[in-house]
Amino acid sequence: MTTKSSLQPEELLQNADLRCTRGRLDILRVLLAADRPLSQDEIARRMGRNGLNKVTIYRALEAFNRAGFLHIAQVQERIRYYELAHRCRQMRCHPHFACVRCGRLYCLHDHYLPLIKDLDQGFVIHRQQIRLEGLCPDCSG
Amino acid sequence: MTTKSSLQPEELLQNADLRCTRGRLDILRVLLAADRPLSQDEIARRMGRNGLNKVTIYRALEAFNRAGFLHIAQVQERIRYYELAHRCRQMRCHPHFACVRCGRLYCLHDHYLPLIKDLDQGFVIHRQQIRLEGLCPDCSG
DNA sequence: AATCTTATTGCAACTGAGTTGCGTTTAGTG
DNA sequence: CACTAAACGCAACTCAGTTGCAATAAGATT
Ligand SMILES: [Mn+2]
Ligand SMILES: [Mn+2]
Ligand SMILES: [Zn+2]
Ligand SMILES: [Zn+2]
Repeated sequence: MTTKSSLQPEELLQNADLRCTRGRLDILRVLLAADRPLSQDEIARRMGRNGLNKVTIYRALEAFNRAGFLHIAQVQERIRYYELAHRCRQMRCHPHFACVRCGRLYCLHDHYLPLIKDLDQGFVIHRQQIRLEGLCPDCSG
Repeated sequence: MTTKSSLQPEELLQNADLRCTRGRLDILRVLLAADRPLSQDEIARRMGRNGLNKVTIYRALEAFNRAGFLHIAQVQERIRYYELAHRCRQMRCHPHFACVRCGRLYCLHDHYLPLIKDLDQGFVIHRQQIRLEGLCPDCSG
């Protein structure tokens, strides 16, 4: 796990020196309950009535990302997908599988590859992400 | 290498049943000469006088991608970066390193990781891409 | 070489995820 | 309760990539 701390929304925010607001707690609850990275739009829709302004959600996600407990999953699209970082190992993020047919995105929580090594002198790796694309079980039948 | 065929622009197009036009040959020459994935804008600028319309470039890249000899490199940005596929091994693309400070993108042509295996029944992998982010030699000093 | 078919191209207008500026609200401190 | 900086909402913006359609040209056919 990237964060040793608990996954309580309150603690995530406090540890990052972010204010504990209703909206940010809601965003975190949505992300904690999600089983795959979500777009801003998906997050907003899952917040339902408590809906925050689009801009506010983007700014919160940006702050979470800066704080390090949120990742932007690599998807070959214009839309970004966000997820909490707790399922990643230090620099190695869990891989994602993108289905080229139905567009679904899967988290491969239990599939890790070693970190790339022997980079040229001077490269400092912060994060390694892996993306698979192909057909998902629903679409390969 | 993904393609057994030569890297002559003409052959790439003919093998893919695409018409050999001046513009498309120019795009391919630019990509062949590049040492990293390029955006549409960068491609256009490197074509200089022979400049094609933006839309035409996008449509050509789309066709190349469908034909399989061009890849869209995974970069955590809104802009897409394109490169020829000849430096990738079957399903395993060569990794890319993105510097979080200067924004530069590096191709790691000689660094490969094994293909992820033991996916759940039904997943069919077409491509595996790896993205590293961190500081490049220029920025880590 | 002239003709035909249809892939390719250019242009203008569009789309929409993400951003910016700024005035208002509110969490957290004391 | 007052204070201050963080968080918020809204309107307007940006700009990479897309779409529709008419004009052009590759290359196959006569
Ligand atoms: Mn994931
Ligand atoms: Mn590359
Ligand atoms: Zn699928
Ligand atoms: Zn750098």
